[in-house]
Amino acid sequence: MTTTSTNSGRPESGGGEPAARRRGRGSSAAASERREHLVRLAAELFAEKGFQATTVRNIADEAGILSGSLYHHFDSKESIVDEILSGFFEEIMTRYREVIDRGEDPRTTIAGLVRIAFGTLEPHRAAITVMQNDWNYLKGMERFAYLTKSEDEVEKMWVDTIKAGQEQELFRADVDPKLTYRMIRDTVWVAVRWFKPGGRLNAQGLADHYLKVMFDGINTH
Amino acid sequence: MTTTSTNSGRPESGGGEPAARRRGRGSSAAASERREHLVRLAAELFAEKGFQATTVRNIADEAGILSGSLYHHFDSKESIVDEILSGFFEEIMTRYREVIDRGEDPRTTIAGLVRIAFGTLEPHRAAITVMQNDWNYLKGMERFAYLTKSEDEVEKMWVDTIKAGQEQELFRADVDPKLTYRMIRDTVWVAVRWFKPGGRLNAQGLADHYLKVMFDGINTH
Amino acid sequence: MTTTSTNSGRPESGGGEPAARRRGRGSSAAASERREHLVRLAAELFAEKGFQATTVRNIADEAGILSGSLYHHFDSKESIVDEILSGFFEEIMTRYREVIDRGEDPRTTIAGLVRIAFGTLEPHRAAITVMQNDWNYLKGMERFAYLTKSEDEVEKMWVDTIKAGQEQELFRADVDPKLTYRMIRDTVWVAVRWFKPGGRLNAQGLADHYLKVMFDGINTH
Amino acid sequence: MTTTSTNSGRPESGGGEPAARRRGRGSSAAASERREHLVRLAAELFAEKGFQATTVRNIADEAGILSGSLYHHFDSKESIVDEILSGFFEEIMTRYREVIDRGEDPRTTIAGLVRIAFGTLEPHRAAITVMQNDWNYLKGMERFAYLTKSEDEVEKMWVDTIKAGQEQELFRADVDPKLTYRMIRDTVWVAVRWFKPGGRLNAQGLADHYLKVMFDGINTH
DNA sequence: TATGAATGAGCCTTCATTCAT
DNA sequence: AATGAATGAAGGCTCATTCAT
Repeated sequence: MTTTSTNSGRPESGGGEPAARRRGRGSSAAASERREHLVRLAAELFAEKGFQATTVRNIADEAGILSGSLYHHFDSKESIVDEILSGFFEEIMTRYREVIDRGEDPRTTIAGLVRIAFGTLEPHRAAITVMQNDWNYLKGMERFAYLTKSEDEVEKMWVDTIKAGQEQELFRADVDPKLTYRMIRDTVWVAVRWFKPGGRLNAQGLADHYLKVMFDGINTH
Repeated sequence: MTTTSTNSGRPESGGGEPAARRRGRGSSAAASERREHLVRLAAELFAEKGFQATTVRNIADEAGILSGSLYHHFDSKESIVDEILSGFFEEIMTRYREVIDRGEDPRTTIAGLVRIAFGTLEPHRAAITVMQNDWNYLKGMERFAYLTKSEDEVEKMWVDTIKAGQEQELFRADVDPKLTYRMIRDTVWVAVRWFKPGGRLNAQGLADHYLKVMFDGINTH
Repeated sequence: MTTTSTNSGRPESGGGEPAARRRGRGSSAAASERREHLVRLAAELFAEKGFQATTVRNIADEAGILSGSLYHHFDSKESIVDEILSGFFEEIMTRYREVIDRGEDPRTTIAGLVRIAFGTLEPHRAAITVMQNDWNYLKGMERFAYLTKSEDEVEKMWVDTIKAGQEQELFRADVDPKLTYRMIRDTVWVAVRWFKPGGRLNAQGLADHYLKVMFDGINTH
Repeated sequence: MTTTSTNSGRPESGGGEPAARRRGRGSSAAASERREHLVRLAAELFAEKGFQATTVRNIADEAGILSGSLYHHFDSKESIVDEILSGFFEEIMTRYREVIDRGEDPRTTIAGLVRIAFGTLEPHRAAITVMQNDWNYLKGMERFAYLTKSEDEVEKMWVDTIKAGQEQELFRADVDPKLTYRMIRDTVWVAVRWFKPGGRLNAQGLADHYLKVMFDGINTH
């Protein structure tokens, strides 16, 4: 275990690491459950209305408590969103790394990354929505510097894979790797705005459709 | 002249139409210039920090006046953003319609639409950024119902064109027109987040790159 | 108990009924006391300077708190005056109905109504003052539609009694019932402007004097 | 002539006398006409919504000019209402004095005063409405000290007449003169709230009705 | 753990008034 | 006589946060 906080369960303010790494793991199960329940409620609201537009009162109302009571569980509104975002980032990066580490051919790797990305749309809808809507606001705060750092790491994974694909002549040489990465990334995340779980297509259907277009284009050949 | 208000230049409250259509056209050139200058300043700030996070004080400070003085020109913060967005929507829809009305083959038409879209990235950077970041917030207000309406009209243009392309066997039959439209749309607009005029690629370079990928995919064939 | 809000004590917004009926009854005694204290302070100020001319800052200052803190207890300035007015209306209508329901002769009934009206001058000074000074402003707001409705019901009580008195030849047939009611009503309420408790005449002395003039005139006979 | 202003037509700010006495009489007829037109517009609005609730912009809008332009005619919003009120007070006091000076018997004199008072309801509707609704606000300003002074003079006229009537055994000895005056006064002025010119009863009808009740009561005898 | 009361800073907006043109 | 732009003070209200109980 990397971190052991004596002050179990209660987050310290500030800190340069994501909330998830800062959270005590020794806290009582009940407290942790309550906490996670609150995070889930908050996530739902953030996804619906954005981080800034959601008030702590909204969250408290949803939980049936008073807004001040939230501060027993979290030291600020930011720390809630931090928890949501860091959870998301931790998971996606772990999964990205797994794919990369399999060392398959670039086409398969890219397909794997795309599928993972689309796959987070449903379980991490809130985090992605916040990223989409409030990124500008959050990225300015040093607390969330780790977001940018993770982003950079992710970019490197994709760009390297694309470049490898070009070297192996799997991908066309005349597409710009960085540009292509950005377009893929944005296209995936932005889908959170209209993607409704349980609709015509599930997330993997979306991924398949996207891969089809991305690999072969919409033209008939 | 379509509209001549006796009360020209003075903002009227309410109204179900976009701001641009509601504005008096008879106002003196000087007044109009001042107003447009303020709109530009506001747009810049909205793009930088988001609509909600930008205060009227921010805007007034930027203009070197007091916040209350803004209300000589606009009747609310909303009406400023309305002006920004409606200007953008009016232009893009006019230009979209021109391309559609040329009645060229679907491939050419889609290429035209994509080029127009990318072409707005620079002149309408602020409007597009606001759309991206604050859409969720704005779409809830009936004042901005026209945004959704315009969006629907635009979607129809694209989807119809894609379908026509499929019927003429220019586009693959196994891509979903609506899904494809959404992905194109999102990919274009979201580029506003990282697109810097004067960078490596200009907007038309971006468009060309994107068309390449979209039509033929990134695979080598 | 007629109303039991799970959310007791917290002000809900909106609603088409008077504030008193909307208030949670289950709130703790302490909370209710604080709240009523604030209402009394506000009432005093409204009576002194008028509703519009009294700022929430004035009220808060009087209470020794900050203006924003008032919003912990009330959801708007209007809801405070609502509470004041609805309390007054509820009481006076209950008492009017009691007199009417006693079914005595019209002369006794009218005398009873007049005594009740004058009797409210002291305990409900603030509410009556607000009614006098700010009626025009308040009646325009749909929140206060119940004022007009109550007024109509009251008018009916008086007018019916006067008419009954005329039929029994207790009152002259050549006075207009509605006109007479209005004059009585206004004369009573407007007295709030100069009536000082503890002065030469108390409220019941006023009532007696007024009944004397109203019933028999100022002429010697 | 008591006052000769070199700055004809333009009121000086401040001053202990009513506006009417302060106004220059040598001003050009056209200017004076425009000015009076504006006063009439303002009066209408004050009567409708109250003095405080009427903004200078409301007045300017009604006149078809910008709010700042009003300050060419008046040096403040107060000076407009001053003009309205002082006009009313000058007229009513002049007419009251005429009646008093006729030296008729108290019963006739009181009847005359009542008729004059009701007679102002229509031509001075605005002034009376302002008096009713905004008295509390205005009386606190030294500019309007003359209102209180005039009020006192008027009260003396009425009270003296009532007392004379009692000495001549025309009026009952057991009514309080001051109280009776106040009730008459309030009953008349407050009628402005519901009195509609052109309704069932005109102002003189109202006066007659009131005199009937006041002199002989509503009882049958 | 939660409540209830309060803080303090800031928000959007209004409005009487001023003044150069 | 009027415009158009601006001022400056204030107004009602919101919201994240604190803290004694």
